[in-house]
Amino acid sequence: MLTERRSALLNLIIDEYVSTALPVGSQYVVRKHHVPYSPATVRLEMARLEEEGYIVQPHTSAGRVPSDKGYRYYVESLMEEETLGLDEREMIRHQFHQTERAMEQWFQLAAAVLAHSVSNFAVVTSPRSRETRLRHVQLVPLQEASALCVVVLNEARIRQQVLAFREPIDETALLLAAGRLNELYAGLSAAELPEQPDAAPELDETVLKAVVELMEQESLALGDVFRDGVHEVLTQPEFARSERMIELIDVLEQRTLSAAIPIGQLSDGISVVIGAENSNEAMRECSIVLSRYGAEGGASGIVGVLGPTRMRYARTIPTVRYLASLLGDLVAQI
Amino acid sequence: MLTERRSALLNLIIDEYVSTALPVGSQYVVRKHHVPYSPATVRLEMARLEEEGYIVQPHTSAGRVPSDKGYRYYVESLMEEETLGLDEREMIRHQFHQTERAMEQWFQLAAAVLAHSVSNFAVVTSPRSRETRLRHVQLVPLQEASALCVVVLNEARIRQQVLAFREPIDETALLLAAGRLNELYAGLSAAELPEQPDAAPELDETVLKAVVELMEQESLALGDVFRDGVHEVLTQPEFARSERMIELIDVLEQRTLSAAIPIGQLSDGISVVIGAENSNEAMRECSIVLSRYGAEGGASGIVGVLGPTRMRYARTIPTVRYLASLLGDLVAQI
DNA sequence: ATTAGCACTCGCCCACCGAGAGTGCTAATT
DNA sequence: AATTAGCACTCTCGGTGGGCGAGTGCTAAT
Repeated sequence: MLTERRSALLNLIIDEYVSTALPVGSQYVVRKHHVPYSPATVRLEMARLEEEGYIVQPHTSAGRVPSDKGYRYYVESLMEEETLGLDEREMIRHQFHQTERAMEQWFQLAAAVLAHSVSNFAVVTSPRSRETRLRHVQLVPLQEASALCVVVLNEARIRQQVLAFREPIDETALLLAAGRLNELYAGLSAAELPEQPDAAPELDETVLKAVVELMEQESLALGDVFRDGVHEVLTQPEFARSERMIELIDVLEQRTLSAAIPIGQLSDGISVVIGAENSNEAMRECSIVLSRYGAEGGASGIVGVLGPTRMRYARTIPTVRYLASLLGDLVAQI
Repeated sequence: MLTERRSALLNLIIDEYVSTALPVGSQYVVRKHHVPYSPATVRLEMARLEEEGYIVQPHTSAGRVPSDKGYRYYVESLMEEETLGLDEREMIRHQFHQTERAMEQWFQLAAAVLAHSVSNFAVVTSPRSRETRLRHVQLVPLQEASALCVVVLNEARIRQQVLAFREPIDETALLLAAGRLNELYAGLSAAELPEQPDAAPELDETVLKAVVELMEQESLALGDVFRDGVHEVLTQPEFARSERMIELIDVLEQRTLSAAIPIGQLSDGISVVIGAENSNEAMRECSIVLSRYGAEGGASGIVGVLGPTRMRYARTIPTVRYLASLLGDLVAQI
């Protein structure tokens, strides 16, 4: 689709622009990369590349900057993924082994490592499967007439809720109720739970209602979201102007990032969304690299990077891939 | 300490500056507030106020701006706290009643309401007491040789950890182990737990170690931190320059806000920390209004607001106070 | 004690200018 | 036909300089 020379040139332009953030001009490219042509020739080629939409000029008499289309072509055809050094992988792996085995910490660590490694914002969600099943209910007395209802779901998810009763209820009653409910309903999904408990002391009804509520809530939700790297992404020069910065922060701060991240059309491998391909208005100048992780058909989460379109795709993509596989392995142990 | 007229003038200057963010000049103050003196007199008084350090000039021939000392004096002697309208209180109260009784949501809601109500950044932490006691251990089987260890602590705190065993362990063994541990150790604090279980199957030892680890971790930690209002605070004009903004965000993003928030010297009522009184370098231009909430001697959390020194103290302080009492009531029910 | 009057100080805005980088086009060269 | 040297042109960026306006401090009069 693009002549070889033009491809090579586009490659150079992108590499250059990604690392300097400055529009790249013909003379500069020639001098720096020992291209065997004169600036004039390069200019000619650049004009063509611009006509075809791969690069743009911010203004007349400035150098060229890659367009979304340019990056897209780069990611799909030009880029040679960097290979992560063995030492680098080892270092990352090592950090995971050093950590306590509290899952939350894994995800948080993954986000931190990723953000640091690619100097951009990183998101990791805890794994979720489509289905939510009850594993265990536990009732822990709090005060005379209240208890904590702890619900353990499949994939080690835990939700809790405070229950307030109309009258004092003693510990054994709670224990028995929990026993009954576990006996009857363990392994079922929210949809399969009855609205009324089969044998129906009032207590069981209250608890069941709470369980159903928590499970329904749960099956709607995505995994918990872990983030890191706000600082990294904000110090990128594209966000020097503060309005831009605020726009971006608004996106990053959202409780769920679902508005920003196209979870629906997530294919199997790595997905890359570039610039205006984003549905979200505020992210017109950002790219996302993300991947699913976890067992086929089982629980899966997301690991991704968000940064300006001027991003080191060749490094970011393999890094995301590596972390996805790492998390996949860790989660498989559960 | 300050003549009445000077106090009144300082009051005017602060009100004016807080609402406009513009240095306030003598003529302006006279015209707008119908002060029964001429600009010249006001200038004289302003000069005195400046000598005494209550206000400063950003540069010659600019109006005056309150100094930290000025705000301090205002907060302590001048300010008349606004009273929250009954309707406003009701609206806030109402939102809490509408919410599910999952505690996390209370705290998140509190932060959101507060941030919105005072147009600044708000923090709420879940309540913690000094002591951490074991209420209940639960072992939920995951795979053949792994289980989820769910630990319920006092005040409805829950922590979990994945346990990996060397060999398959069946469900009843887990149940029995949990029973033994609960029998022996429920009600104890981390320090009181033995390093080796008294009767010591290997399983019990593994679990006990995990429990101790979680509890020790827990007793160091503050409550979970809930935040809201990054957007509000960033759109304040003092953060228009993006470096300032980044500095602030770095503070706000920290996992624990402990660096920013002086939890140690927290007195009983509302604490106000103004500008350079902050130990944190990056917060030289920010103020914090915060309060403890919760039972006397029991578990307590923090509710606070962070914004530029130019803050509506007269509104912020009663709002923080109100939310603290509200959360106190809610938590007391647990 | 207050105030009118006045000279003075700065920050802000805007217009202007020159330097520099980069372009497109044309004509000459390979 | 492809490449390149040469050149005129364009546009951004940084610095300069003046005018405006808001605000001040001081002095002398009330």
